Amino acid sequence: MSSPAKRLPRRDAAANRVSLLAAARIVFNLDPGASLEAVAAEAGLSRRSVYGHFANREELQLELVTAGARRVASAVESVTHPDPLVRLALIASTLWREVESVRVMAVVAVRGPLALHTAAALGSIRANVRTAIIEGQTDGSMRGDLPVERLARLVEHTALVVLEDSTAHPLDTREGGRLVMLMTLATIGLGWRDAGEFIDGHSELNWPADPEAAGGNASIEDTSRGRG
Amino acid sequence: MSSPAKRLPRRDAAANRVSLLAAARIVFNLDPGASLEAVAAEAGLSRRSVYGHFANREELQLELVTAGARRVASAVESVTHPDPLVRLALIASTLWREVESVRVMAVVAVRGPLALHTAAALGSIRANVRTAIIEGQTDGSMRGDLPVERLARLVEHTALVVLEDSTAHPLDTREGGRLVMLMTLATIGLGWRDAGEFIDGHSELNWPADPEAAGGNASIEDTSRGRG
DNA sequence: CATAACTTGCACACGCCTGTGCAAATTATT
DNA sequence: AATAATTTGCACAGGCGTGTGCAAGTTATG
Repeated sequence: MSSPAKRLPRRDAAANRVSLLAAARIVFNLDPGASLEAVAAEAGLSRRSVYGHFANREELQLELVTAGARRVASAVESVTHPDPLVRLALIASTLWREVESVRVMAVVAVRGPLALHTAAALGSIRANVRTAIIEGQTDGSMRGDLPVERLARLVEHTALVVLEDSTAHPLDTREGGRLVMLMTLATIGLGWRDAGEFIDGHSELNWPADPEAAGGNASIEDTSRGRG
Repeated sequence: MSSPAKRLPRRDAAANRVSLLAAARIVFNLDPGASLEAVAAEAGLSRRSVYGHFANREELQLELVTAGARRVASAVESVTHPDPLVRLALIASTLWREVESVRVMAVVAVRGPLALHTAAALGSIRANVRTAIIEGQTDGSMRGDLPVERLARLVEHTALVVLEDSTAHPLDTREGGRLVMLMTLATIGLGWRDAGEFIDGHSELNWPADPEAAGGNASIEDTSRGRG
């Protein structure tokens, strides 16, 4: 093979590619319609160089979304637990850990040809939620006044609401995880005390395994307000 | 003042103006970035004629949003009830009746200079929700594990979730109103049975005063699924 | 250090949207 | 029927975004 001295691709190029994806994650999260100029700027590169890594705008977004989708889907798929209530809570808190990916998918996918890809990824999650709900309704642990379909959508949206709200008004990892679970359980039909006790009563749901979190505490954030 | 025969403005012009606003409501609800061409088409007019009624794109959206804001704000402000739980439920169901306006505001206001106007309108509603929550937390009828601010936002978002979901998957007026109330009560801390009974137990909350709705029914939609 | 790999800046063509002017056609009103 | 009020179509300037070509730079790498 007398190929005239081929050289390996430069390592910083790959790094820049990553920078671009990271920048896209940030920028498109704020505004899905943002220009490539904005993305490039965020990455500290020129608009022109974007086209050295991605054929066009759509391919960049596609890469971004599919990567996130893979992450989220695989994380959720690994959730298994006999009790559907616990399972749902686990799915919720899993999503919490993947917020960034989830938000990107949600924001970018609204309209356009990306909807297909995201829908596919989300489909996997939806299936899990759906079956958990069916089991829960059957054994009476979840509300029976709404059909599965609607309840599943409400659960999904409720989780997203917490996720969104937490980006505008930050929560640390443990607080956030707990809040998503609390809201999911609320949507599914539990009263707030039941929900709190349910979470506290299941070690699987106290995943942070915090050093100084020995005692079960009832309030997420300091309410600074006595409660009867 | 010998004005040389002035004529009154034509009546169809005013009608067209209304058509344009109606069209804008529909089009911008699907896509806030839609072109005036699209709006005009929806109204059955030419793009050019839009400028005969509105100075520019922004003024059209502004008019649209402020009109909706007025509607919603005044409707919500008229809600008064000693029990904060009932008050919250009433606000929720009031919003339900104003879905269209609410959605327009939400969709158009995302970014851009309109955010100010919508924020102002929504501020009035937020105040009502906030004080209801404070009262509720104080008398122990609402969950005490979250600070007012966050809980208020969650309530707000939860209502919007139901509103959104109902447009994709329709509910009739009564079902929708009940569902928003149910979800609001769930967010505020009630278990699903408590929430259902609470609504059934308060005539103020069964506002449709339906002819043949004599008996209190527990399920919103037919779940076609026995529940324990 | 030589050089291939990458980045950059500039140019351009293109598309889509806004906002405006103006003459011609319509249409409600008197 | 006369005529003022509207609408329309077309043209134009301008803005902003994409995607591409190319020459000139910079930088990693062998």
